[in-house]
Amino acid sequence: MSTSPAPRMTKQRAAIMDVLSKSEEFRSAQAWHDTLRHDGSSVGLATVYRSLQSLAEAGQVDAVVTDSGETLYRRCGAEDTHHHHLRCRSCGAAHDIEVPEFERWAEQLGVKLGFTGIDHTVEITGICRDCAAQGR
Amino acid sequence: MSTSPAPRMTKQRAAIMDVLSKSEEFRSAQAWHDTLRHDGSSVGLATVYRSLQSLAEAGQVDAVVTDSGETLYRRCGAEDTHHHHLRCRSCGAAHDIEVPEFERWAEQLGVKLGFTGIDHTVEITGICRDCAAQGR
DNA sequence: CGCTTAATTGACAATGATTATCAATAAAGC
DNA sequence: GCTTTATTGATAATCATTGTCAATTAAGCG
Ligand SMILES: [Zn+2]
Ligand SMILES: [Zn+2]
Ligand SMILES: [Zn+2]
Ligand SMILES: [Zn+2]
Repeated sequence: MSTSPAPRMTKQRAAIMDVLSKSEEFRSAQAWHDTLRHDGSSVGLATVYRSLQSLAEAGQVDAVVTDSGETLYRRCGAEDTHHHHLRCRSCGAAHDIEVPEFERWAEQLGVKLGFTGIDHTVEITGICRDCAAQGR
Repeated sequence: MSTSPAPRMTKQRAAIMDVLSKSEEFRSAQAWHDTLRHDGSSVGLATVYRSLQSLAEAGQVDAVVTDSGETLYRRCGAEDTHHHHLRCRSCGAAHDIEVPEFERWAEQLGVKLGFTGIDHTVEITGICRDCAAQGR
């Protein structure tokens, strides 16, 4: 296997990783970009998209695709560990969750039905207590 | 509760429901539109989008959002029954599956963590035997 | 340190799926 | 048939995301 070269540590990438570390919420690339701008950084939108994508591929951040097709990112709580989420549809707050039994079951079912390269998506969403309290 | 009026049976809607009934595969609105055109129908693309959406809301067809954010539709095999899918990422062929244990577990977990309006997404994907055989 | 080189950036154009418009058409019900 | 009103379709508009490409700059080296 060819180990891809470690990405350069630019001030943009640093700013992005920094802002990510300050929130537990799932937010879109555009939302993160807005925050970075408000914080004084002048990172370009394309750079934010590119960085979030590479960080997600590297497993440094979690990424989920909403029903509307938008991709949301957040700092990965349990790095290196395969997991899923219980996420608030309103504010993006999320809990990391694990479903080991399901993982095994899915893999076996796939194989049984003749499928290879099995993958899966498991996401639970709802409205968190805070958002519910505020009628959000 | 106000029962929404039954949709009118137009020749376009009939054509769409008809073409849907001829395949078990998950396909995009545009793909279904192409097929309809090839079959001689002159349905408009917007109409295909609108019809598939309303059919999905009515539970008449299944809809899934891919990792790239594209929405795929297919005739609902088990109408009225809540279920999920094992889908081929290459050709769209799919099996309906059920995961009752997971359903209960997810609901309980959400409640335990203070979430309301709990919903979930569970999709298993892979490459089916046929596609694998053809190196697709 | 300088210097070289290839990765990264950012402003902006381009894409691609989906949605909105709105005048024309055609189900439904009487 | 006639009226009412949902539906259609051609097309413009959105919106998130990706591509372009010249300018910048992190890294590695001497
Ligand atoms: Zn919330
Ligand atoms: Zn998993
Ligand atoms: Zn297949
Ligand atoms: Zn379910």
